[in-house]
Amino acid sequence: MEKTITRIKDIAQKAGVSTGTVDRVLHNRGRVSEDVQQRVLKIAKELNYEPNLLARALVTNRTYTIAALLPDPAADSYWQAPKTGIEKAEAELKQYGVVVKQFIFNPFQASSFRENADRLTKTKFDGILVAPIFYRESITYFNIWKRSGVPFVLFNTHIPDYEPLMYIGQDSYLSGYLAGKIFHFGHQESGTFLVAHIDENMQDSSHLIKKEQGFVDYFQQNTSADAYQILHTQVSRGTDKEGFTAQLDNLLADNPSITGIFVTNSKSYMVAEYLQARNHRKINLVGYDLVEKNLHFLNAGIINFLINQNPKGQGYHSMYGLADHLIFKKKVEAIKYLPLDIITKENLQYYYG
Amino acid sequence: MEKTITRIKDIAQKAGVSTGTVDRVLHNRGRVSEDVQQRVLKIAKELNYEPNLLARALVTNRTYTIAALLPDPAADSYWQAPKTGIEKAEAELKQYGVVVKQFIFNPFQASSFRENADRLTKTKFDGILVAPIFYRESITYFNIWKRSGVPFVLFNTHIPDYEPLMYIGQDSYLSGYLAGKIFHFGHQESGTFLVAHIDENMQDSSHLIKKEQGFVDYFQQNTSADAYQILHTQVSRGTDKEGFTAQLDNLLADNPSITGIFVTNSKSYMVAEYLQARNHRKINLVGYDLVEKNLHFLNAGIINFLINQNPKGQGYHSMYGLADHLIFKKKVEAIKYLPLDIITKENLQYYYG
DNA sequence: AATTGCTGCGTGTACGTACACAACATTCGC
DNA sequence: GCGAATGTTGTGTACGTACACGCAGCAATT
Repeated sequence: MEKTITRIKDIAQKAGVSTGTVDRVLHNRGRVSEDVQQRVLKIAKELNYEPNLLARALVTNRTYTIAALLPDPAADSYWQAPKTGIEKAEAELKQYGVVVKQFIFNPFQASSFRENADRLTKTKFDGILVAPIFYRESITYFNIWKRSGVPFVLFNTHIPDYEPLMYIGQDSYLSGYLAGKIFHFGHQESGTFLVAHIDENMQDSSHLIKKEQGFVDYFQQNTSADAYQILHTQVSRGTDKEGFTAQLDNLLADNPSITGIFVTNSKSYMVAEYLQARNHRKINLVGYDLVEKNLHFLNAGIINFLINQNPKGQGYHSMYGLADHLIFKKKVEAIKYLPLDIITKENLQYYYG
Repeated sequence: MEKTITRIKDIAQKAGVSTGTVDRVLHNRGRVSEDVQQRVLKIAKELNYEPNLLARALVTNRTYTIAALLPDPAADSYWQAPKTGIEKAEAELKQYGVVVKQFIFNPFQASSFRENADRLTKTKFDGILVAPIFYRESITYFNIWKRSGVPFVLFNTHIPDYEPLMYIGQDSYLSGYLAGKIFHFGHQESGTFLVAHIDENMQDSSHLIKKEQGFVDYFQQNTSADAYQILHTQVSRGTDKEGFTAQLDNLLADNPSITGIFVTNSKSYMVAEYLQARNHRKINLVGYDLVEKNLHFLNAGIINFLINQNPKGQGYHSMYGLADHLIFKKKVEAIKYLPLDIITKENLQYYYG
């Protein structure tokens, strides 16, 4: 049966018109009489016409220039992965005329974000990819881009209400909830856990709060009230190593019952260093992200689990979201969460690299 | 700079020959003088020529017929996922002229495998996808296919030494090792664990043995000798429910210290049913695969973790492996293991569906 | 009556590649 | 020396689509 793929030519033949007319109908560019239009559409539906994307991409020979506004991996190695994902997608989409221009900003300076966003906005791009880690600054540009009709995709950090084409990233609350599950499984009777926010720029704080909320809610919803105790601490950026050590020393001295530490960002290696130095073998450690330093302590057995939300995939899928919209005219989903992967020393090899 | 993609035409112009000549050189079909050949190759390299796959796929208008030999999901719902993955890839690759013919065999009857493989072998296919769960029977056909030069891809079960184009699937040993890690984390001081092989056809037994081996090795390598005890049991196919219950009753009566059960295949829901009926709340349960019945007990909290090796992805990537080889002439890697995902109730939503 | 403008539609060409065929040059056999 | 065989290269067409252009036919304007 339907082994034959229908082409514009087939529709034209069956409708008794030329391919040009069919083309005009399918692209809604008018200059076709009502009855012919109806006839062509009907036949197209009957024959189940689907345009040949190859041929289309071949003939619409234009280039799509996409701007990627993302933080500097040199400042925080977490951002290496999304960058790699973007570049992988770029290589694959080169075929279709996609060119990416990267704008790299310093994730610790809002001014750097603004500068790069300004530079970006000067040129007219076909699409924009952005990690909007500075909330206030971002929405200014969202409004500009929206007015000029340029589709933009957010990744890593979600800022709704400004109609981005899509958001790709993580569900912070649920990842905290998942961390709760992991600790609960590791300590099935009772436990005291420390939620640690470490060395973070303030922009990500809403992420971290959601993670902690998820963590706390897990125990509230799944355990009896008094079996588990959850503490929390914050080490602000700029604290030196001695200060950091002292702070943890105090915390553990005051709370000798602590059996697990949940680090809400990619800095769990700092706690791991401490635990190793102090030889605290019994304290479990769960953190985020497959950055080099974390992997070292994961393999050493100091970090038990890392939660990972495929940052490389975030970059990769963001690019494809734009491409699906711009080139392939597919409908894209407004929100795409990537899987919350649970990484251990044992299954790390599948996720890294 | 290099914003211009180089075409055959560009090479031809620069070399002072026609596009036909360049084409002959690039495709090694002779009838070109030595000096012209060298010149063209040199220029192609200089200009960093890469063929336009779209144009190529457009012009080589042939259809690729691929045979998929896989077990019947109706007999074992595990096989639904690979089938879905294959069909998803088929839909995407239809553009490029890929047509898939499925041959569904009964996973409990080697004769059914043979019948379908015979039917398959009668027709000449461009590529073959097979889940070779019957070892002895499979290698007969491997030899036939190899002689006739048809590339074949294995998934789910690896049988080396017969030069398949690639293998896609799981690393059984490591997944057992990973299960060991999970139980160890759940019982950090000591524990008694039961490895249960349930209701399985013999063909998969090598898989199950590797999983158990990995599990045992984990504790040998990571814990002191006497803290952990590992038992094992086997329930053969055909045992009725009462027999199953009785067998577990006896086991738990003889070994009241059992704190965890590791089910080496997708049948962990059977143990879950038992644990629920007997109200054994304290026994942890880890199994495999996101089949419907398992999900029910995962959500109910009876099954703690499921290990999943993306069976849908196995089907999907197998198809793409063949397509990359046949259509896009890419080099494909001989072995592709898919990630060992750790699934809990909390992150299930990202992996299922 | 001649012109312009508009509507409805067909034709032609281009995208980059593959391949059949034609065309030409060279060599060889007799 | 001529025809045939062989070797080397150019030309043309096709794949399916998009779009510029052109051409009729008719109505409205000059």
